[in-house]
Amino acid sequence: MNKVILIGNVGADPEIRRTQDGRPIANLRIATSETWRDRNSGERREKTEWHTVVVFNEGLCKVVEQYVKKGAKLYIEGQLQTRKWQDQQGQDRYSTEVVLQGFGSTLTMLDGRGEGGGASGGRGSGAGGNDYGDDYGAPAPASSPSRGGGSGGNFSRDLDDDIPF
Amino acid sequence: MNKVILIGNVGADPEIRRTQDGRPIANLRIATSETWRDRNSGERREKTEWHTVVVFNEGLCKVVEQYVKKGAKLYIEGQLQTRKWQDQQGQDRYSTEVVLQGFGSTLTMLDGRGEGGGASGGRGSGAGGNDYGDDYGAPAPASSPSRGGGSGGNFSRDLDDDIPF
Amino acid sequence: MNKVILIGNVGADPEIRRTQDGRPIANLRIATSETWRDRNSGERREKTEWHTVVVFNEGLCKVVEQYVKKGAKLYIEGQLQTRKWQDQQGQDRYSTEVVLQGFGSTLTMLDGRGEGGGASGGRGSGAGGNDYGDDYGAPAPASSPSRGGGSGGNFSRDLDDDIPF
Amino acid sequence: MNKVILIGNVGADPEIRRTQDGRPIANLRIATSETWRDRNSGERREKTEWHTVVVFNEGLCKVVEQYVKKGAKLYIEGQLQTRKWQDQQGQDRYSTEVVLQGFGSTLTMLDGRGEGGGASGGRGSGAGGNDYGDDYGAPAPASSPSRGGGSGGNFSRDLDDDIPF
DNA sequence: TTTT
DNA sequence: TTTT
Repeated sequence: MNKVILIGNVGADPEIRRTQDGRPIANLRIATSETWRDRNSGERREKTEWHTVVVFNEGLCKVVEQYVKKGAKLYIEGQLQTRKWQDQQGQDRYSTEVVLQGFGSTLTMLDGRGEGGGASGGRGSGAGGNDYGDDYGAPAPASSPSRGGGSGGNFSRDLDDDIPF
Repeated sequence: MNKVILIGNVGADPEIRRTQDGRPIANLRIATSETWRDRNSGERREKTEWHTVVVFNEGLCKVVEQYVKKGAKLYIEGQLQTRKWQDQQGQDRYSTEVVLQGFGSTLTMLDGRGEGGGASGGRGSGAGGNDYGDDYGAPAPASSPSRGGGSGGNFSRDLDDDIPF
Repeated sequence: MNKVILIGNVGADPEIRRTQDGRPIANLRIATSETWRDRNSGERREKTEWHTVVVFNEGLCKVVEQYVKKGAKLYIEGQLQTRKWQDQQGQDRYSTEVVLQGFGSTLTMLDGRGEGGGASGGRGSGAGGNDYGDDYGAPAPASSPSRGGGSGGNFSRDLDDDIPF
Repeated sequence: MNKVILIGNVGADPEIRRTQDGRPIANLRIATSETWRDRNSGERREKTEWHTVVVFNEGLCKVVEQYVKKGAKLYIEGQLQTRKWQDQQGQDRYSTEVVLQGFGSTLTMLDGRGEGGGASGGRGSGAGGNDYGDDYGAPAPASSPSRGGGSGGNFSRDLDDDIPF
């Protein structure tokens, strides 16, 4: 288990790079902030934390490319990853990033910008990174009749096979 | 581990009850929705799920009482809990709720309503349920010098003892 | 956002049903427990919460079918869903379940049972529900050179298209 | 929202430091690993990610001090934090850590080591970081009668005031 | 560098 | 440097 969940604002328009074979990679800077009140002075104080988010997931990259701009509020779910690199002096350096890459990765816009724009849903919404023109059938139709009810329904979803998360 | 995370909208103004000893308990109905596009018709479809949220945590109840209204967008973190009760025929019935009660429970307003009203932070923001006039010192000042740096700072926080989450 | 995370033990061997078109659906009962010490008596006390988990995701169903037995310790990530049904008196009844169905759903064995059996990983491990004989290339190879380093790598993953989570 | 959830193994015995005023700070290295099967060769492959975890929370530090050893399997919930420091050349360097500091921070042992040792619970278990000799009353006793039942119970918990998470 |  |  290696999961990061962020809700925050994008500090600058995303950078989109492409690999040699044309695959997009998006880089985002996300700010999360917390506020508290000083115990002594009673003043409100704030601390902002900045996160680097790297989106390898192609579908999510498309969402980023089309909809995410500086200032957008995002819900992000990814993994922590530290990569090693060498600086100009040849010294080892490490950078830790929140990586969105397939399994368990999500990006949802929370401020209603973007196409159609809803945001309260986890799975969906127009700009939510989960809606690439696919249909994943009727949502969760039913469950075990043995536990008391349920029609049985049609269970037409095929999430394993054809949904590109 | 028993954790529920919801981001959704409040369906009606919260009900606040009080126990005999005056402790508040808030009940909320929260809608989360997901949208998707029908594979055949290409139409956008939506499914909404409704959740019952019960807030036992006193600080969070105050936030609910003061700031949460019908339509508010909330971030909720709590636990799943099923309680048994008898209906009028004396039959056992079960209700499953998302309970906010201390440890790991959170409620944050995401739409900037309420006092001061920020929302992007996890720990804080005016109406965020984490800001009861307390000060929890300077945020996380530093870390192990042995891993390369850090001033050591003053580590003045006393989160274990005096912060009422 | 509608997410449930559970770590707990399976109360009985899973039930696997099949839909008319042959799709499997697994039902699990999971216990999460918490302990605490009584403030007055100093005694240790415990409370167990039982959850019904319904696995629609076909790949995860296979994992359940092959590896999950009574007593297994599982990590579960799914969505809360309440369905309505009628009891024998024709009254409306509601059951709330944790549904594993595609996006953001996970099931990982935490006790090293099952094929090869690892458990500490988030994405994988032999019986972890994320390992259906696929290769998703080299893991997250690199990131934006503009932020200081990184070879660029080969970015050979194709998680959007061919990984059946 | 700034949350990190890790389940992994401790790479070395924790380091415990103390601030000038005697407050403990624990440093942990945690490995999370994922495995997958190579698409071409069919070989099992593995990637391990290492995380630095800094525990400021005093109660959790005690748990670490007493129970956490090299090899322990832990559940960690904390926040991402990047701190800036200067290396010996005076250059700015950054380190990103998972910080456990009050609100929403958790550490639970998952391998049944430690006093009493359970692990499946989220809130508790003997060595689970949530059990400092406190009583938080009867667990979540009830909910809104208006939604169909529940005795009302005694609501004796006082989580806001006296539980030192 | 964001947002409230 | 862990674990499976």
